[in-house]
Amino acid sequence: MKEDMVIRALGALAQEMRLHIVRHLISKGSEGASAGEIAKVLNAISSKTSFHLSTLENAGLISSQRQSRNIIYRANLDTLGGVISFVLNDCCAAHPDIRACCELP
Amino acid sequence: MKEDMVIRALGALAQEMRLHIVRHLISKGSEGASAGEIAKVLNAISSKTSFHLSTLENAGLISSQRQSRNIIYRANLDTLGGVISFVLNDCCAAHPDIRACCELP
DNA sequence: TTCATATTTCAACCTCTATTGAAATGTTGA
DNA sequence: TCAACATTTCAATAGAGGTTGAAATATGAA
Repeated sequence: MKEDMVIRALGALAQEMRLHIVRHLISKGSEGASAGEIAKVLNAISSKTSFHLSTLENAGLISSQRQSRNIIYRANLDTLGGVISFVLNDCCAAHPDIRACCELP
Repeated sequence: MKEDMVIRALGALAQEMRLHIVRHLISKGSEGASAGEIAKVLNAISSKTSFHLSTLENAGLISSQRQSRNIIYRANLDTLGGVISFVLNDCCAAHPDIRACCELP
């Protein structure tokens, strides 16, 4: 993954509503969620939601697909994995102490 | 790790020079590097370097310690690990496919 | 003390980001 | 076709972030 893509993705994640959108979409899996559902769950107006969705999509973190009246969004697991891997393994040189922080109980 | 701290750290990492500073400081380990050395390595003027160093320090990603005339900066491994772990395990719900991208068990 | 070095702070400037409400676009069903 | 619904786009505004050069602060050495 290229550095400028990582930087754009990190910038996209560095915002409360967008982080919540990603978390919600991850939890929805391949089913995804419509813009309207996301707006309702996160208690936001439609234009705000649309703005943040397009920021995430431009960063490659989510994808969209129209389904009749709705537009369904899904998380891009490969991009998310690529970003995390870049920070952990490239930028942090896979430092053992940092990797240890990511252990699961 | 609290979400607003994660968001601040992600925002701090989402910038070319700051990402390079973190990478350099990780590579220097406990020895760290002075502001001047960092500026030289990254080919940047002092005020710009200082601005980005303080952004990283405010985000908790690095620490500073004066050593005679120089100020030595070091990466905070625990914060870096906490941020990566938050995105990976909390936000992404420790999704197996995403963990696999990072070659984590 | 005085000078040189290392670093930060400041002010000015410009660009980018976030939020809002209104208007426009696309889609379905009566 | 027309009305409703879902979503995006637009314009306006306010605020945050990045860069620069000059000035201020802190430290060590002659």
